[in-house]
Amino acid sequence: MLRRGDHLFRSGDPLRDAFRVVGGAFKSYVVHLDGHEQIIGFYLPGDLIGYESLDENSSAFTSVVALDTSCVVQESIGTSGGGIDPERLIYQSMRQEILRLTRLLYMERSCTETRLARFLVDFAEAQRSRGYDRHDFRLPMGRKDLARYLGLVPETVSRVFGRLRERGVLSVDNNHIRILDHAALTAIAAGEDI
Amino acid sequence: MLRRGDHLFRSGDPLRDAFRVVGGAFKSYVVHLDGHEQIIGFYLPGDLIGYESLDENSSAFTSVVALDTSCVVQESIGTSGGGIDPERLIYQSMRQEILRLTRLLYMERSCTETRLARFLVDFAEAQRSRGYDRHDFRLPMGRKDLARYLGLVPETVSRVFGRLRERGVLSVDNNHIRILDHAALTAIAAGEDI
DNA sequence: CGTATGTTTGATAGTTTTCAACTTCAGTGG
DNA sequence: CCACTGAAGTTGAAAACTATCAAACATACG
Repeated sequence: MLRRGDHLFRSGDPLRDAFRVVGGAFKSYVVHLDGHEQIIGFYLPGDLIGYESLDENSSAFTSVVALDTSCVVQESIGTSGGGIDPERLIYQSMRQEILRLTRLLYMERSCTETRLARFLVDFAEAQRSRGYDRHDFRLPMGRKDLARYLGLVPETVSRVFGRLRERGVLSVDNNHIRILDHAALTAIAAGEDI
Repeated sequence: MLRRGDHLFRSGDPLRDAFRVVGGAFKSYVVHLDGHEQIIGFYLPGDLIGYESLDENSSAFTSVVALDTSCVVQESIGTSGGGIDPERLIYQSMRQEILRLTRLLYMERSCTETRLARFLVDFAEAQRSRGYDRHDFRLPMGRKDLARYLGLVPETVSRVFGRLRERGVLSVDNNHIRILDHAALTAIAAGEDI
């Protein structure tokens, strides 16, 4: 059980097992030499945290912090997945992370509206797969974190939300989002890049 | 032995072993849904290609193509590293790739000069570690590939080369680069971001 | 209720892309 | 041997986009 701002672990911490998110939300980040924090990803209930952020000597290379009051359960390498080869589980987690980073890198090369639209489409899909409403949800992260994840500044994120609201694509009330025109959102998400 | 433009493998090809680059140079890329090609990385002599780009069912998810007349040797999972645990080798390759992508993502948030300077500093270091001159080398990739790697357009890359030349940091003759002021280059590479 | 924090909005400035023209170079065939 | 051709690279001017700065506004929390 963690409260908003509590770290699940920090970069460099020894880390032997993984965690399964039961409730709440987390962000993972790395701090670069110049002190700037880069957000690598967000974790929601059902997500597995840990294996993909291991360093060679089994210490974490990212830091993970709770965005809300959250709850995790520890999953030993042997107990996860019910009989799945543990080596295979680590392998899959890391592969998943490589694909996710490649995708994130791809997002970085698109205009602001496309980036936010893609994020929202992905988030909506994640909601659906958890059994929640795909078109009505609350974002667990603030504008600043969302901006850092998307490679923008908070003001720009705010403006893009505003434009999507004006066009009737979204209804935005702080962190409460309602997708009014899912087709339009996916169309924007498919928009052009460099 | 491959010639310029030959593919070592393509996305989706079955891939069981890795390749060690003996001579020449390669680029790896993925093609996104919209048809745009994203360059993930470059490989030089000594580099290992393969383990980190495996898909779940042991097929490649990136494509790798020769930039020059190049030569590779196949390395089976058992023969690499001379007695090192093969699982560990795959694990290390993937971890290395995650770190590299995180770094690449970080580069994406910097201005053009910083990006190119970082690339050149890294390339110079790679040259040194191979026993070549750190301050005088030939880039194996064209402006277009370099631009796609850095998330820019070729014109911008050309302009940045021009500015660094004017400032006396580099000497640029097409793909032949000489670093005249290494200290200045590393200073630019450490420059600000968002 | 007041302060601190986070969000929205506006005006401006800076950077990068876009578009177009020009140059260079390698390869080819006359 | 030389002109032709196409690809790659460079350069310039304009446009588009996003960050920055500043201020108003809302929200949460003491």
